[in-house]
Amino acid sequence: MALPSGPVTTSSEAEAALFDLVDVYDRAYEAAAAELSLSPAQACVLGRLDERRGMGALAEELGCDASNITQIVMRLEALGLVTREPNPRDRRARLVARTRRGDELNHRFATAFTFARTAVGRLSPDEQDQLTALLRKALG
Amino acid sequence: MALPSGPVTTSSEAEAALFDLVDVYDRAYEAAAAELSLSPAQACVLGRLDERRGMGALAEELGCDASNITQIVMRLEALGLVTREPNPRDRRARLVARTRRGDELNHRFATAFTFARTAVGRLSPDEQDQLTALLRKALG
DNA sequence: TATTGTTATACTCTATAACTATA
DNA sequence: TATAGTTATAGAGTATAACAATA
Repeated sequence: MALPSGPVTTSSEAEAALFDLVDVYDRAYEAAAAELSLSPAQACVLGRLDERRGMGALAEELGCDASNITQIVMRLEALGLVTREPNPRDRRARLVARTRRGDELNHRFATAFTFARTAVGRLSPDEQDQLTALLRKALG
Repeated sequence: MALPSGPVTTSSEAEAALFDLVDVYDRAYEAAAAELSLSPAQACVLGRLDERRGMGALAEELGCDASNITQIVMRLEALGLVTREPNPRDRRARLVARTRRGDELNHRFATAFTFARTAVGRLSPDEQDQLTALLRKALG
C-alpha cells in the first residue's frame, strides 16, 4: 500500500479536498493493480501500450529514467504480457507491444479500477462539466 | 520519478481531468520532496508528526504495514529528523516525534510543495467552494 | 560523435513471517 | 494469550554511471 502524499499545510478546504481525492485515487489504483497481481508501475506501463512504442518513448511519457523502463518491461515480458520486437527502422531500438494476455489483463484492470468512473458517476452531467472546467482552470 | 497512475479507459472528460490532476499532483509532491533529498514516503511521515505518535498509529493512518513504518522512521532518525521516545504508559510502545531539524525540514517542504496552493489560487473564492463541493460529492 | 537501450549497482519502499519484550 | 514494535528476508521501483551496438 502506497503512502498518501499529504497532508501538507492544507490551508484551505479546496486544498484538503484535492488531497483527499488524490489519496483515494492512488489507493484505488494500487488496489486494482494488486487484484491482478500487478504493481502499479506494471499496470501503468501496460496501459500505455494501446499502440506499441519504444523504450525511450515510454520513459519520456512516464517521466522516468530509461533504465527504469527496462526493468519494468523485463518483468512484464517474463509474465508474458508484452514482447520486445526489433525495430526495422533502427536496429538499436525496440518496440514494446502487448501480447494477447497483456491486452486481456489490461482490460481486466480497466474494469477493476472503478474509482474515477464511480466518482464521476455521482455527479450530474452539468456537474461533471463544471468539475472538468474547474480542474482545467486550476491546472493552469 | 513516480509513474503516473493512468490512463485507464478515461471514458469521459471529467475522468481525464481527474487523472491529469492526480498525475500532476503526485509528480509535484515527489519533486518537492526530492528538492530536500527526501523520498515521498519520508516527507509524508514527517508531515504526520505535528503531534508525536506511536508506530502503530502511523501505520494505521497511512494504511501500510508496521514494519514499513519501522524502516522509514529508522531512516528519518538516522537523518536526525525524528526521535523515538519511550512511552511512559506502555514500555512496549514508542512515541515518534520530530526534532527541531525535522520541524524545519517539514516547514521547508510545505513551502516547496506549491502545487495545491497554486492550483487553488487560480480559482476565485466562489469557484474554490464549487470545486470543494463537487469533489466531496464525487468522493461519496 | 551521438543515440538507444542495457547492465551493474545502490538505495528506498513494501509486505510477510518470525521474533522480543511487555501487557 | 495478545499486543507493540523490530528484524530478517525478498521483490519491486528508482536513479546514476558505465557500457554495447548502432546511427
